[in-house]
Amino acid sequence: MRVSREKAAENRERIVETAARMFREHGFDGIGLDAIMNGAGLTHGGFYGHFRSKDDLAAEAVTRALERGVEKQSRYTKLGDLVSGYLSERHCADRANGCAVGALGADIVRQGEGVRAVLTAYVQGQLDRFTYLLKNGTAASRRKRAITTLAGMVGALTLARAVDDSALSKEILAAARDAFGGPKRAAHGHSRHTGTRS
Amino acid sequence: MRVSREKAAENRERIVETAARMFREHGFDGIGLDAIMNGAGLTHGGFYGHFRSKDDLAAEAVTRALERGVEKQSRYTKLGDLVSGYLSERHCADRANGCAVGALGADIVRQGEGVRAVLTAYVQGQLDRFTYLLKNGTAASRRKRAITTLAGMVGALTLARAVDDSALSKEILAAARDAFGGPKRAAHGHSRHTGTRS
DNA sequence: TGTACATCAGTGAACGCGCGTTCACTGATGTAC
DNA sequence: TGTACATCAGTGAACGCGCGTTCACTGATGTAC
Repeated sequence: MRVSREKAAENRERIVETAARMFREHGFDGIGLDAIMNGAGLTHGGFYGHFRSKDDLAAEAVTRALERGVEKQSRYTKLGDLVSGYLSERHCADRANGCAVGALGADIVRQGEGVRAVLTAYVQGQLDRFTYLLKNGTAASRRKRAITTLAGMVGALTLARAVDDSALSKEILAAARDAFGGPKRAAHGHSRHTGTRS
Repeated sequence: MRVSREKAAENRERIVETAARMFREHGFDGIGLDAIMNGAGLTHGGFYGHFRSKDDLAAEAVTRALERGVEKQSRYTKLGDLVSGYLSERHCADRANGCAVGALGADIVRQGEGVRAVLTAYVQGQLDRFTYLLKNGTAASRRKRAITTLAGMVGALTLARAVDDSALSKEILAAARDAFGGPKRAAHGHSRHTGTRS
């Protein structure tokens, strides 16, 4: 059942895309190649025609997931809006299509070189972008705020998801949105200020 | 090979303790009952005399890990010191004995009721404690800072571990220590105020 | 206190299952003439 | 443009392995007298 080269490339694409979703939903160890291939509309035997191993696919899938994340973020010109979107209940509920760091978090350190290298480059890129989007302060202080903002986003999303109590979950998201989305540095230009701390 | 009731209780204890370490190190799916039982100096067959399932053990192990975390934290009277300890390179490097939320993070949402219930209660407790330790502001603003501080801690630890570049890892920890440990609100002393951002 | 027996914590073999991976095969695609 | 053959993407059975779980067994512990 040979398939045209074009179709084969599409299939490969679909496998990566499916894996990117399924890994985020179930974790690296929580989903098998069989299920991923079926999800992509293929049978598992063809897998090794496209990838060298599950680890290999994991690295490609994480790359893809992070790229998709960057695409979504590129719509935002204000960091506050980006943060609000990230910390929305919608993102919190949709693990499969959301941030790979939030969805895979602590598992990343247990993955192979490929996944970790991709992730590291992504974090560097995010910090650069955040630093660029931040308006006030010296370069060093903006860089530091970029780090704490990214950390706050990932941590708040992780906690909001882990917790088994939807009121608490919403409270965490709202508090983090308020603090990291910009207490004074207004995402929406208007009101949204009122010092967080102090 | 029956064993005294006392010894049996000790064995059970050791299984939970071993599991608490191994789950944090390898993830829930990354370690088997066989390895855990061996780690506790027993054979795997005896497992079901102590627990109903692996899920059951996971819930107990997470409970234990979180309790240990609370014990360690109870030494601190200042939130800034607590945060600095949490965001130390030592904690970052020692996943097996550190914070269970940081070590298991995104996997918690994929676990059974038991694990999630324990985790939720723990987060509530942490927020109460942080709120109590914070000095300035209204009850509501302290609660919000408690949330962002906890989120920042978890996120920074997750990122610092995930990243494959030790300079970046240290930078993340240092920046988060500075911001969440108290920028001016000195872990090491006095003058704990002055808004963070601006 | 000592003996006889029931209890039961721990052992190790076994089970069934799902996983990652391999492989012989198939039949449509791509290519050489 | 048409024919003949080589290529190779995808299939589905098979492999070995490790996992969670079960179970018959063992022998020290606990208990009844």
